[in-house]
Amino acid sequence: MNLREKKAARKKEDILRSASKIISRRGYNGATMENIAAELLMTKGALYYYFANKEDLLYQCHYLILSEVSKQVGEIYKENISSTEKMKRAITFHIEVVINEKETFNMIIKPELIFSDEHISLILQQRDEYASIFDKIIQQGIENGEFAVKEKKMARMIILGAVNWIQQWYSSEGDKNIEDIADVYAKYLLKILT
Amino acid sequence: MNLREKKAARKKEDILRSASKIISRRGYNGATMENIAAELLMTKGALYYYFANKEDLLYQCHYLILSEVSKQVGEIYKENISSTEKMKRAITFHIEVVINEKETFNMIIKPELIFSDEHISLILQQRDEYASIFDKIIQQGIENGEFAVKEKKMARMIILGAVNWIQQWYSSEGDKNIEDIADVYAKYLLKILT
Amino acid sequence: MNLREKKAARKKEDILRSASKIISRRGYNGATMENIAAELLMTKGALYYYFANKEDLLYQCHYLILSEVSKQVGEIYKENISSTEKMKRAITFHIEVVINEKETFNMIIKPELIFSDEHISLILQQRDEYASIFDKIIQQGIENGEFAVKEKKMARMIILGAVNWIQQWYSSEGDKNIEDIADVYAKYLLKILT
Amino acid sequence: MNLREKKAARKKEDILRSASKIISRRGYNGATMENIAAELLMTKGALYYYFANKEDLLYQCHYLILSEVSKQVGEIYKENISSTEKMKRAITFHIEVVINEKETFNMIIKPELIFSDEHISLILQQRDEYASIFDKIIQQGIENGEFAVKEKKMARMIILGAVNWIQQWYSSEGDKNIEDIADVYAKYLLKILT
DNA sequence: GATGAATGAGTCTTCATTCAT
DNA sequence: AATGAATGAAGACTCATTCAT
Repeated sequence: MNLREKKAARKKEDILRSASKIISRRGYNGATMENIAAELLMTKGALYYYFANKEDLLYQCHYLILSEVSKQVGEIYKENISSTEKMKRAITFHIEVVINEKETFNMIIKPELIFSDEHISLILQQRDEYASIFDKIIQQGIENGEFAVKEKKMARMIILGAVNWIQQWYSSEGDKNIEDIADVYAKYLLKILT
Repeated sequence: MNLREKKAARKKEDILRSASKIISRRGYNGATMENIAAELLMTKGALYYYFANKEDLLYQCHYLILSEVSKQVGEIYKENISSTEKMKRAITFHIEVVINEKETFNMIIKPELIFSDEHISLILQQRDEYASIFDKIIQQGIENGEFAVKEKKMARMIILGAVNWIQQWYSSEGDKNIEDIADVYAKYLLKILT
Repeated sequence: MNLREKKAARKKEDILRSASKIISRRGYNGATMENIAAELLMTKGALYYYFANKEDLLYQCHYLILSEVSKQVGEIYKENISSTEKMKRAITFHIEVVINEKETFNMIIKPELIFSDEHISLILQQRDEYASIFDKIIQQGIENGEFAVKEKKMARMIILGAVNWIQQWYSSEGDKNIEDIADVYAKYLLKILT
Repeated sequence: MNLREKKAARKKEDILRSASKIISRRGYNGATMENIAAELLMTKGALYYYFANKEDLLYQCHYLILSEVSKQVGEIYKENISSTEKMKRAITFHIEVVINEKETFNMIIKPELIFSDEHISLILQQRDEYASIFDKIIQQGIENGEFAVKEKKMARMIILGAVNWIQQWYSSEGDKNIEDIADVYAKYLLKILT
């Protein structure tokens, strides 16, 4: 990648981050290409230089964020700590992302309404990859005796579901900070696994 | 209410049920008044005879379904059974609704994007009322020694969050039937309370 | 006309008076058949029993009011008083109507925008008849030496124009009562004729 | 203002002039954005590129024309001629505008039916400014002994009312040219002031 | 690379009108 | 005579997308 390409890549990422914000604030339909461009002090037309169309822009938003998140949870998995501790950290990390990158997580909720078939399958696959890291943590915990669940997948879905739901109520519940929430959630959700 | 009014009320309900289906299938923005009318073999104009505008139609969808659900969970609360059993039944019932009335539950996810301020507060209030029934079951269970949680509200949010999330994956996971899912979820989520 | 017909005729007149009010308040396009019906505690459908369509209703409004006005100015003309006095009274009466029946006079301003060709010619004819009474007063005044104008028609148009324009500003100029306005207008406008 | 901006400004003015024509021909409600666009060989969408909405377009029509007219009558006021001559010229000019720019003058008749409150007050203010120039001419004439009226404002309203009314009948009265009409009107209306 | 301008399909909404009862 | 219900055509407005410059 030469300098020019690097510059373009950075610009693209800037756009994706801004787009995420606006989409989360106004929803997919509420966020117009105009809005997104304005936030970046660009014109609509310029967006089309970098992205083929709105869906493409959206898809790349999704991809960027979920990639980063997957990478980080993958690293938690590789650490040399107990499975309980891994799960606790993964839950905590996930909650932080759900709340702070709320933006993009909204897009994840109903991809069928937004994306076309080709994108959908890519998205679901990427999502599975992310979830599978949690599965691996659980599997490892079972093997070393820390956890004891039969329906592993379902337990994982309960955990992620509970945790994804936080964004539904978080903003309005001003008295708790993220750390406290994460502690309580981890405490209760770990009960499920034991 | 005379015959004519009864007929009109039934018609309104018919419309609301059909509207729910389409909205869940296509999302709020994807569902046009045209679509909804077509599904009912009506014309757009007729829809506007019964509802002031799209938001009004949507709000009444939401209200109808959540009312019914609240009533039923309220009845579970009043039954003469253990708190554990109550919570198990409430979870099971809720899961059934989430899956079968998936339609309307989608509307609940991001009401700010759809409804205007007056409706929003009504919606949130109605939602709180529903959630409070779960709170009462938990409270009762604590008082009679069946449950032992400190952060009651958060426990309830974990439960409802986990359970609401089911709709995200249910359709694609064809091998489990609702009953089985509900059993497993109830089993694991009750662990949180004890 | 038997009793039934009489009753219907009275009802029709009631409708016309109410319609006038609403039309003047909201304009021709702003006044919906619904509005008009509501003011009369009727339903839209009932209006169509009495009038073929909106234009018909409007036309009959116009006809009713202008007939009454013509009749009254015609009577002033026949009185046994000086032409100056006649014109003064005619102007005063006209101003009163313009302000008090403002309602219907608005409809007169731009009939082409409202009525179809058949109605238009009837309306213009009726209007001409009204104006011709003023012409006759002027003619008489010239013949008996009270007035001295060459361009009689144009003088009449100046008078009626000045006077019709009152409705444009009347409501906002709260400090003058109709009588005072009429006096001043008559004083100045009579100067034109002498 | 650079070249591009100048071009855009000219385009906007073009649009306003065309819009005026159509509005006067078909009335505010009769003139659709589609019509206006078609007249300009544009699409509806393009219109919305230049104006926020229909009311905005209308308001700017009004503003443009009334500004120009005010400026010109203001210049008549400043000329070094007798008050009688000034009033004669002002009346003549006003009549020319009423007839030739008939288009826009119609919009002035019932602004309440068209404009929202913010615009209304701006419009009334601009109108007052225009009328006040006539007031100043009258005042000056009184001071230098040419005119002798007590109710100055009302005299001004008679003059402008008479003159505005011309558009009601002008088109149908084909045998007089504007100049002749203006002469007669000026002659008679000046009688009011002396 | 970027912009201003334009397009056109689509969406909500309104309303005069009709008609069975 | 009157009503509730329904229709359908029309209109304002939005927005993703395109393209010449």
